[in-house]
Amino acid sequence: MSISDTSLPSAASTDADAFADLPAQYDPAATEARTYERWEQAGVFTADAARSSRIGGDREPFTVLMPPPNVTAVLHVGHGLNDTVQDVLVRWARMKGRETLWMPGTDHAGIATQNIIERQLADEGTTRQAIGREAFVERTAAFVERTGGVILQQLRAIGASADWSRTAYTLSPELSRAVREAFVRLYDRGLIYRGHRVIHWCPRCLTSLSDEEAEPQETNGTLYHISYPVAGDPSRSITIATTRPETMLGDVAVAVNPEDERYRALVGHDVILPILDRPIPVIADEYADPAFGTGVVKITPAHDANDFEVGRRHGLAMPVVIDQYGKMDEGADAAGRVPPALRGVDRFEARKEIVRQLEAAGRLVKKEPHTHNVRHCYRCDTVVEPRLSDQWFVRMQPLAEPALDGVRSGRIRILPERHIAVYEHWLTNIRDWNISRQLWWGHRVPVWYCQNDASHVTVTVDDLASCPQCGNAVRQDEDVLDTWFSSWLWPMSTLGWPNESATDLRAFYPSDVLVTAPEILFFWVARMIMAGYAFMGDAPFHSVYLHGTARDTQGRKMSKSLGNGIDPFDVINLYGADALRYTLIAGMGLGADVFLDPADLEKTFAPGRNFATKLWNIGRFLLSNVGRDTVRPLAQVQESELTRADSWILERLDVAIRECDRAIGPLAPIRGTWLDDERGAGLRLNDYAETTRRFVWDELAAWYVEAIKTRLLTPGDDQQVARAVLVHVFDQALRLLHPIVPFITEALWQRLPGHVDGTFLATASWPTAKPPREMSVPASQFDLLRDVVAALRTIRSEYNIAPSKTISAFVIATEERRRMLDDEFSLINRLSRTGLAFVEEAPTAPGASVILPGGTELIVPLEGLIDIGKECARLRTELANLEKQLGALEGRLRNPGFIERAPSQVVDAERAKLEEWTARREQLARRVEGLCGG
RNA sequence: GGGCGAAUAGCUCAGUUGGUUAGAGCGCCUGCCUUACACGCAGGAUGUCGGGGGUUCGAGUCCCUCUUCGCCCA
Repeated sequence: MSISDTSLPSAASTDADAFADLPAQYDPAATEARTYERWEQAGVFTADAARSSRIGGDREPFTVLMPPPNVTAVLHVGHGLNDTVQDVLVRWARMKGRETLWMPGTDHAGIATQNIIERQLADEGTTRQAIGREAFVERTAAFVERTGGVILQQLRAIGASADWSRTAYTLSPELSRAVREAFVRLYDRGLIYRGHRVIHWCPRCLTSLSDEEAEPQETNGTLYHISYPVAGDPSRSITIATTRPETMLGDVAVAVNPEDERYRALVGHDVILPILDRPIPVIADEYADPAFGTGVVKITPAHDANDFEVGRRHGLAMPVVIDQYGKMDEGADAAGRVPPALRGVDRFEARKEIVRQLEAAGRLVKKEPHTHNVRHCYRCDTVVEPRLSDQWFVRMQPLAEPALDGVRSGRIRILPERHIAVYEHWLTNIRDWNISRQLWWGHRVPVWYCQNDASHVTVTVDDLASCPQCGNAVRQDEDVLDTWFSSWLWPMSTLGWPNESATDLRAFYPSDVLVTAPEILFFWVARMIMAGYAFMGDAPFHSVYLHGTARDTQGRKMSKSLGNGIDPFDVINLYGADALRYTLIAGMGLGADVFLDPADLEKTFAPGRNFATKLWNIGRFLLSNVGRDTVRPLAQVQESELTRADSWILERLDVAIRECDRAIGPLAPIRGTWLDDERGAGLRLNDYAETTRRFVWDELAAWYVEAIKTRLLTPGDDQQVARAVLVHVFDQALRLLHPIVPFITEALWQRLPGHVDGTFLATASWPTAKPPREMSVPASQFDLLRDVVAALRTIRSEYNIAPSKTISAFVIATEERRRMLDDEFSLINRLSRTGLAFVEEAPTAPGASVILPGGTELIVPLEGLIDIGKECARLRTELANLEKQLGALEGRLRNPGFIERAPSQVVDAERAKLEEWTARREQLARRVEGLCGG
């Protein structure tokens, strides 16, 4: 799990051994760490602000902010996925010539980190309270110093090309300054206030949580129906329904809906709270839902956020009956409310006891199973306790407006676009953000209280020694800020904000693409957008890419607690980082989850491993056949010197380049705001991966390399042409692939003939394609050749002709095609072990036949071998299928609606198809007649 | 309870504004150690695009509805 697991023998090796001849087997372990170190030493990941065109440089900047992992985090496959996506984009932009900054860093993770240290203290038999705040913070800082950022080291193993020289940390002095500045500015604008209300409280972490941090979990609970007798008339009672009977000790009223006829007469009367035997009023409030339970709801203002609002509306008392540890106790306004026997009893134990007492008193009317959502602490999973307390809040509505507008106007796009609705819904119904945490690890709230006069409250960026109003001693607020209150500044603070003239800030803000998981759309993304507008007056990025989640084969999210995760290092050690990266990228549709089988790494990562091996072997072939002698640059090769195969692969290369560009790009909106037609474009990394795979494997290796083997072995001018084209195409292919599989492509590229020492594929230029055009004649002729070879192979396979056996085939073709096929006779022979004989008419002897698009017919005489019945059945099936298709096509073309309304090019295409298919039908029918006697 | 989304080959998924005979990887079947590669080569099979209805000359794609599943919010 540590970095040393993957570190390689020495990195201090020289060019001589690093770039020696290719071993027969690709050995990622021998290449990756060394390659990475070379990149770092050469500074290829370091962004140069001076080059940014925003401050007078010659390059457009491209900035990606790494979502900062927790400082205590260890690399898991989720990070692998997230950071691989970013690295692909960043490497691509870098090759595109952008001044590229990938900003890495960690966040201090208030609760998570504090929890770790508290556990350590518990093991030592002490507590943070016992050692005191100062010692605790010192100890935590030392722990972070020692172990923090392991994950950033680990990211190097997956090839992450972040600018480590700028590594940021939310609790660094610089970023802490930004936090204070943000707090003070918002306070001064009236957007931060101290509020007294019911918030989510974690009784284990002993801190408040934001709405987002208190995660609802569906729970099978019980709905208890409890009857409260009417005061002065014990014969009557009113029945309430609750899932939390223990909170009844804090009840101050029962509420009914004002529209609810059943209870209207009781409003204004008192009922007697059982157990405590004290009168509480029946009030009318909209909050009571006549359809839920009995339609009567007990009101416990100090222990339920909704009840708190009801209590406020009706001016009710707010007795606190549960303490910070989740134990029953008499807090504020609660004298006499918690019976001595229940004091100090855990809330869940108390529930049982109270239910028992109610049963004994005959007050429990019924119990029914009830599923409802119970909020749990997102860090420790403890059931959250609503708690009345003083907290700092950010008034969100004014901040939400521009953030909403940023997405609606197209300044920011969110992909997949379906998340936009979720984003808008959250922002339009936004609630104030509780930013204070009762922790010790974090940014302390920059508010000072005068010890002498409680009305002297000072909010300031700089530490305060005495009260500016009266000079008396001051005491800083005890709370720290939510970690997300520092994370939401990340796009600015890491670049130097609040120093607005900071070079990095001017050179790289706003950034470009934010890559993260949809879970933190609210936690982080939306808040960053709000902060960007609030403090910089502009969005922090123009694109938000929300990727899927790594899941196991059962669809469960990979997690430490389930033990179904995959350790990226296991994969790297077995198959290399490139195999990991390729598999993840190829398997990840836009926003789609990635399914991986932790129990079968070999099968799971086979796509990546196989592809890397394939690439390696093409490289081996190239090196052993091309050698390192000078290769003519392609620009010096005349078009007339190219063979059909050369033209074909060069045109396929152009197609591949264009498809890759379209799959990933655009880098940024053309005019700063997304136009409708570009808004959803690009970031289809799986399409990008598939295009490269198809080009390299199905086109370059399967056809081009096979086609030129003889030429490479035959000295002469044409050999030089073949070398030139092969080296060019492979070089370009490596460039296309580099962002996905950086290590193996760099290793191969370094060994290409003509490589200049000290240059890196990582900073080589991204290929550019010629504008799209029709396929040239030579290239389309090569396509025909491929069809011929494929058809011959199919026949051979169907008739079980031994691969080693050379056969011959008759060809009926147009004069032009005949000449071409004659010209390529030896290539076709080599690829299909078949000699072609040109004829005018089909021979009478039995044979298998194929009609190619364009009418070229191949007949393989199979005297003695052929099963005429089988061949006839095959041909008849084909003919029947064709006739069915043809029938539909004719129907379409007979339909006047189609002719009139369909675009003319569609109609023309259908007509051409009709012609082609009709001719094919004739040919097939003739063939059937000849072979099967009609 | 409200909202959003998904359902395409055995599995995991592509399929951009409706327009050839719906694709990829993995898996499966057959034959091959053809001197780059058996992590490979060649060939092959498999889909009433969840059900039903509608719009259209034309629907995997748009609309309605039902079913199942997932996510978010209350």
